[in-house]
Amino acid sequence: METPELQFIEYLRRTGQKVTGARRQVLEEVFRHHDHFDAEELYQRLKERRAAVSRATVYRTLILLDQCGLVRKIEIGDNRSRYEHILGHPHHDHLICLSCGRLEEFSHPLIEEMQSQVCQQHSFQMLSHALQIYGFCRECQTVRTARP
Amino acid sequence: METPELQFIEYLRRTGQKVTGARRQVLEEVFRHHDHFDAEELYQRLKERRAAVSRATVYRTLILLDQCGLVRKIEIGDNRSRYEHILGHPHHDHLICLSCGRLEEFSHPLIEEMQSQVCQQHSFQMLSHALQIYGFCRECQTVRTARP
DNA sequence: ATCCCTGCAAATCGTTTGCAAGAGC
DNA sequence: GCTCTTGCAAACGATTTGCAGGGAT
Repeated sequence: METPELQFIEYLRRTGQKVTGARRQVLEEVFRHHDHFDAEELYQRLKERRAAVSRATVYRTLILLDQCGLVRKIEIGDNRSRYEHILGHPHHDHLICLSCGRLEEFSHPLIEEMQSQVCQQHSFQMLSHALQIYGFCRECQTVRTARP
Repeated sequence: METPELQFIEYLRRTGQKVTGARRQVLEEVFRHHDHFDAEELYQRLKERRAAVSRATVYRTLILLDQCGLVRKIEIGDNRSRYEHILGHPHHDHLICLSCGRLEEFSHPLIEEMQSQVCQQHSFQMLSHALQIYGFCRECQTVRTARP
């Protein structure tokens, strides 16, 4: 089994790009936690660890990690990209709480299966998919104040 | 059966807001076509028709139309909001072509049903949901050039 | 030695907002 | 007449980019 690091290095070599310190540090930080983050959060985490990586490089590296399949970009509807790493993290979708903003994960094989059906019917070649369910999580159902 | 116009007027009255010319014109333009658009496109269409509505008002009115359930906001992953009107347009999801950018619609009642199941299991109170499938449409499957 | 990569700051893009003038009730 | 709305332009937040210097192969 390939580690994320090897997979990234292999990808960079294959596409004529370089394995640099900054890229290693971003990769390491991305795989340090199992949660959802945005570019700014990742940048701040790196800063706290005194990793000398600029915001621009964080953005640039996230694009690479997305392209080589180590990271998945998520859009939850506020025009701000979130990311999550993929290894050891099988495909899943998200319940998004409109009150507290929490992302809860779920997966449902039958839904996936039906998506394939739909694609067949439409002669559509699926590469990926994303399903978001918006509403109130267990904790927020008593205090129903959706934030806009 | 209520027309979009009546529904909008009723919503504005109920919430202490005013029925203005600009709002009428935006509403009219939104329901003139059955397709997906972003704020800028809508603004340009209004301009072509010599409707004196500013960009700011377009944005502000789209928020109202979304809130009162006449319009649905769609995020397809490029950090830019698209919209579609809802009346005469039952709930559906989208196949998004990564090559030509076209949005194809589909709906699958069983998928919806299973989503409800998932929510029940998670004690999650669903308000809405969105499912996007990314890939290549029939036409673009021969020329496979995904745009980034 | 040759490219590629980086940080920085400026540019960009979509969207939101403060304010003074204008329109609906 | 009071209040809500509008247009404008400036502000904003996330992301991208041009460039000159530094690093990887």
